[in-house]
Amino acid sequence: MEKRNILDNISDTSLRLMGPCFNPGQKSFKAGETILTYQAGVPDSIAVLESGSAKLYILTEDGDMLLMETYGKGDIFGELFALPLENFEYIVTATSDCSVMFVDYNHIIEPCENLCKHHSQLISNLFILAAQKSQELSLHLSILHQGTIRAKLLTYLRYISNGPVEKKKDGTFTIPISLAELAEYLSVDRSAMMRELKVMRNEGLLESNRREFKLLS
Amino acid sequence: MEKRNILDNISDTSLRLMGPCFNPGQKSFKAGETILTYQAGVPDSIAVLESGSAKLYILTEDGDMLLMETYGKGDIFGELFALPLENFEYIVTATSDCSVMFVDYNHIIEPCENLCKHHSQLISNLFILAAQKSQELSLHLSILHQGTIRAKLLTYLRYISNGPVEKKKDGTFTIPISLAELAEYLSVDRSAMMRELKVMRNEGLLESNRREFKLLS
DNA sequence: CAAAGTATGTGACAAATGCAACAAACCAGT
DNA sequence: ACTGGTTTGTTGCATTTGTCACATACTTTG
Repeated sequence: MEKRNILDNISDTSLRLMGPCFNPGQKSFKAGETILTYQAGVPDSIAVLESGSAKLYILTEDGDMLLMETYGKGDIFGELFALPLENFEYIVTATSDCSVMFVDYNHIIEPCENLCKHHSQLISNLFILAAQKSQELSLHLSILHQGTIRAKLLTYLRYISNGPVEKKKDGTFTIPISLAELAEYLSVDRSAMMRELKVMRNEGLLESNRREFKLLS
Repeated sequence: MEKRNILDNISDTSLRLMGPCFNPGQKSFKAGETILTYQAGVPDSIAVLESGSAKLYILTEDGDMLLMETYGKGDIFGELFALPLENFEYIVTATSDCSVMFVDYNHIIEPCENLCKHHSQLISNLFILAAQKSQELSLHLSILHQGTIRAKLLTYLRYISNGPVEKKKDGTFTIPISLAELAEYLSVDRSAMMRELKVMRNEGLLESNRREFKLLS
């Protein structure tokens, strides 16, 4: 499925007309800045990343920092999608300079007075974006449900190699994140992951060098 | 946040009028029957559980069966929210007799000709339902991200005890699933979980008997 | 009430994983 | 091409977890 953008099929003109309904705000952030934190409570706005990249981290009470999600252009985030747990802190941080659009939450769920075609198109786009987020979360869950590091790695690598990543003629492909980030994503210790990769290479399951992989089996 | 239903704020009359747009179909299933399976491809409909309960399982190539999601009244599911992985099979099974409403996908993402207020209300409701699904998935991910069985248990139990579950005066509460299902949800071995529970009882972190818990720390 | 089935609880042992500390390879800026 | 910083790769050891096999407690059904 093609990746959708929140403004698909909405002209600049209608966007200006819709302005008062959605009260969209725009804000820029430098790399490293905090875009928002989630507090238990009623969410008041939805954020859409227009450019740049960002990450959602959970801080547990023991001080552990867990990488939950990674955002790129077009992704949506906000408390509406996360249900913050008590005892935990949720922080969205800019990993590069980025621009974020905030859409007022109440104006989405409550019907608009001056009902317009593009208003409803925007909600429909939001629905697709929310569904895409579910897909990503569900993929991540499928991977974390795997019992062993090996199964997690294979599930991830097969997904990537079937996916949008460019692949050489011989089947070699490069994963889009660093190996340290991969370990975080799989929720395993990095050195344990490296060890398992080595065993898998020895068993002839795959070839790998840094971020380059080739599945053999 | 209150749990939303797909038909909130939509009268029966408008629902009948909207019929041709969404082409909603209704189907009943007996406990144990398969409601649908996900095939890699373009999803063509969204399912809404109107009554009863169902579960989404993944079958891996090794024959393992993983419980991914549990559905109750009002929950939505379908391939649109799951992104099926190759090598895996996705099966939604009725765990009790249930009734399912299927909504045509294309009519949701493409603007309706006879644009009506309730049509847009329905899409808005779908958006909220999708956001709720993200919340549940995100909660599950937060739990699976925890490194140890103990951390998973505490995160889950604290969430439940702060949540909608009824709680006795002394703080005792009963989890809504069996211990075997809990182990599946936490993605840990059941006996290992029982062992950890015993250690935690000995350390005075909690009291527990079967499905009854009381957090102490 | 008896029987059969399911859910919960326990323990010994092996295997997988996390932890810590470090080495080597790579990269970016001067 | 040197330097400092980051990423990748490696290993020994302690701990956690899964596996298996079984005991006990509840629940349902005839």
